[in-house]
Amino acid sequence: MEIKKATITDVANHSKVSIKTVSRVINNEYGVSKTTKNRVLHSIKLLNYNPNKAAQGLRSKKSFLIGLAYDNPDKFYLSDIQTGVLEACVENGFSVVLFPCNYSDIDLYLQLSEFVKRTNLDGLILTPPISDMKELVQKLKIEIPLSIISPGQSSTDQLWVSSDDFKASYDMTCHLIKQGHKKIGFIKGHVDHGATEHRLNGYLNALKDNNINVDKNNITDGDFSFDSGESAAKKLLSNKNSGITAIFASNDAMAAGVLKAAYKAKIKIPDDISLVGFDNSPTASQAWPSITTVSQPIKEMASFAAEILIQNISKKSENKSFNKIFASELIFRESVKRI
Amino acid sequence: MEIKKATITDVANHSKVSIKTVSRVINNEYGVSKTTKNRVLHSIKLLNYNPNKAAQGLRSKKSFLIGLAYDNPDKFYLSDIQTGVLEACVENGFSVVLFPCNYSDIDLYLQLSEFVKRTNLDGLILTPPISDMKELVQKLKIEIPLSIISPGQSSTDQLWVSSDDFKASYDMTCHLIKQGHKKIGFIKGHVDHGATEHRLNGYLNALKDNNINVDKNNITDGDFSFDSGESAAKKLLSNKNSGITAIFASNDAMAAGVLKAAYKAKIKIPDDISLVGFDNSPTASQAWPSITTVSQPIKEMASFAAEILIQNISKKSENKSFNKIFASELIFRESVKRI
DNA sequence: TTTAGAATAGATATCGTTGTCATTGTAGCA
DNA sequence: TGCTACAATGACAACGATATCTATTCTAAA
Repeated sequence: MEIKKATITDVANHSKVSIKTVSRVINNEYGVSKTTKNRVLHSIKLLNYNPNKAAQGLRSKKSFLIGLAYDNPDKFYLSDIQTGVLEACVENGFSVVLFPCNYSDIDLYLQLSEFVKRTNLDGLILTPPISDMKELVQKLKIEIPLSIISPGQSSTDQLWVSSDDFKASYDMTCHLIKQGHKKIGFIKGHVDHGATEHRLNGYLNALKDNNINVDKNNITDGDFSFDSGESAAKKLLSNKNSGITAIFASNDAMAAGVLKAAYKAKIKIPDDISLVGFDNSPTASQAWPSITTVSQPIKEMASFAAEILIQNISKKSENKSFNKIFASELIFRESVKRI
Repeated sequence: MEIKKATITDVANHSKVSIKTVSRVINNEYGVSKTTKNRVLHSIKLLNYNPNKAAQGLRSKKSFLIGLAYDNPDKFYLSDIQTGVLEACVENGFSVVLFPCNYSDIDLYLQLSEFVKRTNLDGLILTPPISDMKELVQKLKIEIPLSIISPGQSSTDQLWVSSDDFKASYDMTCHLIKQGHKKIGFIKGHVDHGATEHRLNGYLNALKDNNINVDKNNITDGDFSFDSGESAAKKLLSNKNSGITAIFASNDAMAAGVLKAAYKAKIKIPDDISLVGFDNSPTASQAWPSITTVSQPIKEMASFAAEILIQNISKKSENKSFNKIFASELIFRESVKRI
């Protein structure tokens, strides 16, 4: 009943070469003539041969597994990350092992370290906010090749990818200013996320470069959650003296929260107050009015992060540093009004 | 620099037994005295030994990998599924390999079959709408142990878990009727999802059992997407003669679409029209007004699906059929008004 | 005592691949 | 012609576990 899978020996016999030569063909090594290579490839196809990962791994001390550690409540973000990482991994014959965790756990390093050992990972990808934990990253990189997505501060001797949060935030603020807004409320993200500071700084610098004074009362705390956006908006909107004509929420979930708060307070968006978000999540396009926001190529970033990690693992090259910053894009929708 | 990992031989030497005995301890086999077992366990802990999965897999012909195939745009649903499956797998020393796909691809069976072979999976979990594809399931189950989440029609000779969509939908409709609603609009889900029919039937039967005539004009098509909910609502709401006082959307995303359509048409929810959804996604709780909906234990279902699959793989028992139906719960919120 | 049989432990082959090193074949050159 | 260099190929060990089979020890019944 069982269909026996072809092994490297079967392929070797079929194409009348040694198993070592077949191995060379599989791994694209040098030292195989074109004729032989073609014959072997033909046999492989004919016998529907797939190398046994366990055997490969056992011998070559690789597991062909990449870990993906995350603690991010944003399912849309995570989905993009996963998809991107998967694409790059599948293409290179690697599998992805998920590791959901709590970044606030005191023993997170131990958990990760244990996970790495138990699963025998070849590499590990860290996402925010874990990527912002400098100490943890330093300790982990000794044990296993890391690739870091959006690290809080970028060091040069690592693999990482990032988006230009500062510039995007700066540009978005300038956009609001160009639309005539001078008093712009700002809702900050989670204090432990590196992006929070970058986005705030972009906003602050844009104001400064346009000679607009910063009113600290117009800057409120948030934590990237819908609820935090709602309560931050409540606070901003209740201050009638502030005179704000626009609100910049550090992400779309909070922007949606602002929408709810405004609705309850009978404030019309964008007629009374303009609103912008960040992330270009489905939330932003499905809200009413739809929300002007910043789009980042999350999937591409994740894919690239996986790609450079795999390169690093596979090659003997000691190129431990490689990185790239991805450009963002402003998405203009209905939530901003020119005044 | 490299820290050499302990092998089974190291443990055997350390505890003065043969490697076979260590193997017995690791795999909880019979034939090891308590004293020996404790000594071995002590050595394992001391040496921080982890069995090499590749070696285990190579010898025992297992990969300790479970595949998770999905094609569902609902990120919240997917996230729950993943988390549930992961929990059960990690607990049993298995890893999860994701396989996103397009259920409408003609060669989906081939893709899956190739994936199973290439990855050397021990088992595969199918989620809707793939789980609704009867032929595909029949063919795949010959090649690999399957566990099916929410199959369209449940066969007895398989592993599957399901929720009681029919009953939940029936109960929700009865709830609306008890609140005084008689003319209730219904928005169907995607035609290829098994749940679509179950949810519709629950609605229809509830009407029937309460002696309410079904008006086919009040039943519209949808596909579980936000946009389809919006356009279905537009259609329902534009028909002034229908006299509907409530809308039952087959999922929360579509219910949110209804909310948007109502807002645009200046129809107030729940004052003018009541609204209920299905799935209890964050969308439903964050919308304004918050949406009454049905909560299903997706995570638990997924976890159970993985659990029975692993049992089936691990045991020699030929128990190829095992299944469970999970109960749903109505979540009452602001979107329904008594009339 | 003796001995059958269970409980326990060990020796060794084996899984399917890659790593190491040896061998063969052939072209280039003095 | 004879030698070298290098490309192409192969033989065999090794990776770290489990499976199979065998050997020893212990227990209880005859």
